[in-house]
Amino acid sequence: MNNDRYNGKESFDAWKKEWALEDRYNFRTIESKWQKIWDDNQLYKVDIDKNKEKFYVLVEFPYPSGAGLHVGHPRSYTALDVVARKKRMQGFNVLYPMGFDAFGLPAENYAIKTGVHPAISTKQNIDNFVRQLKSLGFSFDWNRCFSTCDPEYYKWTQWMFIQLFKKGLAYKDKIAINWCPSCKVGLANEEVVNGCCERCGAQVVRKNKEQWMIAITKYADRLISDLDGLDFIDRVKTQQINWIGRSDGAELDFALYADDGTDLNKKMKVFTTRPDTAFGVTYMVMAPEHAFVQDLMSVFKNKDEIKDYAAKTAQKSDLQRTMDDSKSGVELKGIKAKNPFNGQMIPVFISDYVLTGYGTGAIMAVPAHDQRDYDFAKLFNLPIIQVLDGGDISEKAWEEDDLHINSDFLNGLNKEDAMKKAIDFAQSNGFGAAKVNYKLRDWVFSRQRYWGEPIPMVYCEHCGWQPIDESELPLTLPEVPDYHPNDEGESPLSKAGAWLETKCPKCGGKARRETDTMPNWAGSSWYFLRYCDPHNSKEFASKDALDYWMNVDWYNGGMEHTTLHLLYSRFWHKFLYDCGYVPTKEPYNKRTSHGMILAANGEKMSKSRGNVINPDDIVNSYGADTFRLYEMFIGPFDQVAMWSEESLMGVYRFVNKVYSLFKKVDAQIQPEEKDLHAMHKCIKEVTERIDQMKFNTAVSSLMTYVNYLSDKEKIAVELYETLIKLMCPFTPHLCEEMWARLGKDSFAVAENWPVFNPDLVEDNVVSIAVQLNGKMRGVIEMPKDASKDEVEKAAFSLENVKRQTEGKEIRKVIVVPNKIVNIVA
RNA sequence: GCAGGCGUGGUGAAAUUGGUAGACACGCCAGACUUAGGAUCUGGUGGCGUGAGCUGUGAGAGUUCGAGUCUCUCCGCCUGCACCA
Repeated sequence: MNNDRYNGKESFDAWKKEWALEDRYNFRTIESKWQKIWDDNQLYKVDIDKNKEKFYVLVEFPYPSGAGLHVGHPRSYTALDVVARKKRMQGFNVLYPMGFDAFGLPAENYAIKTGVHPAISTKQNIDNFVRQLKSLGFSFDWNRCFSTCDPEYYKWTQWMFIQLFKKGLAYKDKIAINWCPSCKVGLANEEVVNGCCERCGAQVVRKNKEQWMIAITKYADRLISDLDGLDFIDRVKTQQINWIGRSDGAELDFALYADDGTDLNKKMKVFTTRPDTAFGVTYMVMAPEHAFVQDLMSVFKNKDEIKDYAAKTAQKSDLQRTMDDSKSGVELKGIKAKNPFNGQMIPVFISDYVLTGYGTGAIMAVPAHDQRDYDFAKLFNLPIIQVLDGGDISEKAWEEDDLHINSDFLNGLNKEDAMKKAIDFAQSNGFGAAKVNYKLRDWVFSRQRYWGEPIPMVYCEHCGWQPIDESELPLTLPEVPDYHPNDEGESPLSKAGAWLETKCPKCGGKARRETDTMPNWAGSSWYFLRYCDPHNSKEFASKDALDYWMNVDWYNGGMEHTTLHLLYSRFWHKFLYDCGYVPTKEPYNKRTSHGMILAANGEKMSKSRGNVINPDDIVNSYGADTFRLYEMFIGPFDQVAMWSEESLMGVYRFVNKVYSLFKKVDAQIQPEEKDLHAMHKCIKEVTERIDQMKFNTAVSSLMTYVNYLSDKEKIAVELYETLIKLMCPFTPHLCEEMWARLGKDSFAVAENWPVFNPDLVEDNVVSIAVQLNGKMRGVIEMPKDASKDEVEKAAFSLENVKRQTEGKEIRKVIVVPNKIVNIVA
């Protein structure tokens, strides 16, 4: 063991003399000393060890912003550091890695403003983050750290994109994107705030652009059904299920005819979840953007009105379209649709309440049983036919279920049977079939940005889009003269000159590189796999490493990532699984989520409000251990919490108390039975509460135990040693120091986690509450497991009980062993 | 509107899942001590009442020997999605 441990003194004894004199807890010297020693001894470095059970603990890696660490980051990192440290002490081989999600807009905006290359500012920010994270004493294995913007990393992100393309899951499509006419740039949904550009405030419009898309919808069903076996907190599961939005129904064809009866040879396809209500259809609606509106224009008698309405709708932003729930629309005069169930000819409308992106962009309207259709029907004086019994449709639509009426062969059937029969009827007559629809859309994967992974594709006049040869990976970002998009809103890479020109990998002819880059979510979709084998240059990770480390056993992160990162990475993982590159079909066994930390007044912390707490200041004033412990004590882990410097002080006092308690430790004495009871109770509670992520009450248990110990004149060594081990995951520096002062030459952080003895957890005297008619009247002390008779006798001997039951008839006495007596009089 | 969650002292919150409501802290009050410190230590602290006691977990009802916990109705707050056919 090296002499550093004793502050340069030759022996433990010499060192002991020195600290025996100091009275105050000097966290500054203690914390930096132990951080260095742990680092020198590579204490948190892990390797595959097949003799040990592994445990993979993961927190979402941060975006290294220029503002540095926020007090919210350590909440998640400390919590899982506690979990990781405890698991390590329990004998698991623990992987707890950290890295950086380093591509992104802020660095690019900073580059536009200052001309500093994003790679340079990002590197500086990462260095600052690493310094801050190290100052908090997290047990990350820093040997495994990487950034998504490292070419050795994004080489594999690009490689995976090529695999997606080869399997037909990556494709180019012309879709409407958010476009800022002032910045001349495509915006991600997150960059649109209230329908306006986040940066310049201009109204965002829709613009059609060719974009790379990823067919995540092909995995929609599996993304729902595979949630079943996973230990995710419920709100994460339900949010993902709602976001994917599966609905079961049918697709039906309604043939279109001109007013004079000529068949227009167009089938209007609609999606409905209620094909059984088809006899209540009184009109049809298409989205104004529907292709038929253009195709049939020559047939319409009110062309101008139709064109007008379509143009007005196109101008409306999504927000305006959803905010305004009053109905509007235009009838397509000159055509009718034929209801295939009853042969009736019904009018067709366009209206903006039908969306082009969902289902088929056209609906059959059943105004009696859908409020939106009802409102529309009232506006245009359309007939309303009730086909479900039981409701009153004079004021509003009847949206409950009941038996069918006015429905020919469906009359008298319930929903389930009618659905089946209606779909059978459609199928056997060739105008429809059962169909599943999802709200989930395919993933827009193109960004017109510089600071992202170049998409490794080239366009050849003859061969179309081709992936570059895998031997050319990574395709590194070229230098560009400036980071603005060009006037057409193309990515800054379109200015990369010679870089753009290349050869077609298929025919060898002239080809041009894709200039769009990938979104942030690309690099974060598989980073947990890279941690398993971060320095591998031949594969993204070896099979051996993946077999050993996967799955992630516990993944904690923000709720805001539930429908983006969490869903994307599950999809990405399933794709790799289908290709045989990863051993499991789901990446994360357990997912939890932490609450936000707000400023003292309940507002969000932000630069503009000037209420940001800098973790550096807290570490300097109170030390990392106090900071860590406070964040665990602040409140229930999954709920929002408000920062309070006063509560932080309370925790600081507690940490000092543990430090000074050491003076009472006496090697000469043995623990008494009630001491052991307190100790084992503490072991039980802390152990269980960490597993249940009730970190706040785990800390309370430690405080209760410390209060117990500080009432004693002298403390047996075993009692204090156990305290130090139990606190070690929370306040590792202090505990390592006290461990050394106990004369140990092992590391506290490498000690075995204490195990409680169930026999010693319960005291052998219990206090039993005595109730009279359910009201508390007193407490009796009884030996544990005393008989009912004894307890009853003791209860009746209470003065209180005697007085208040005098002259009354005792009807019943309920005795719950070791808990309560209730006398009913 | 839909989905999920929440409502307990002056404050942050506990409550072994139906069994002594307010653990553990913060704050406050009273006292002790002093190397006057971001001190420390002792006691008290839900409300009303001098007291025995009464009362108390958003409101109201119900089930139960017993409800913060279970059931129903209502009120308020938070988060996500939102004309999804």
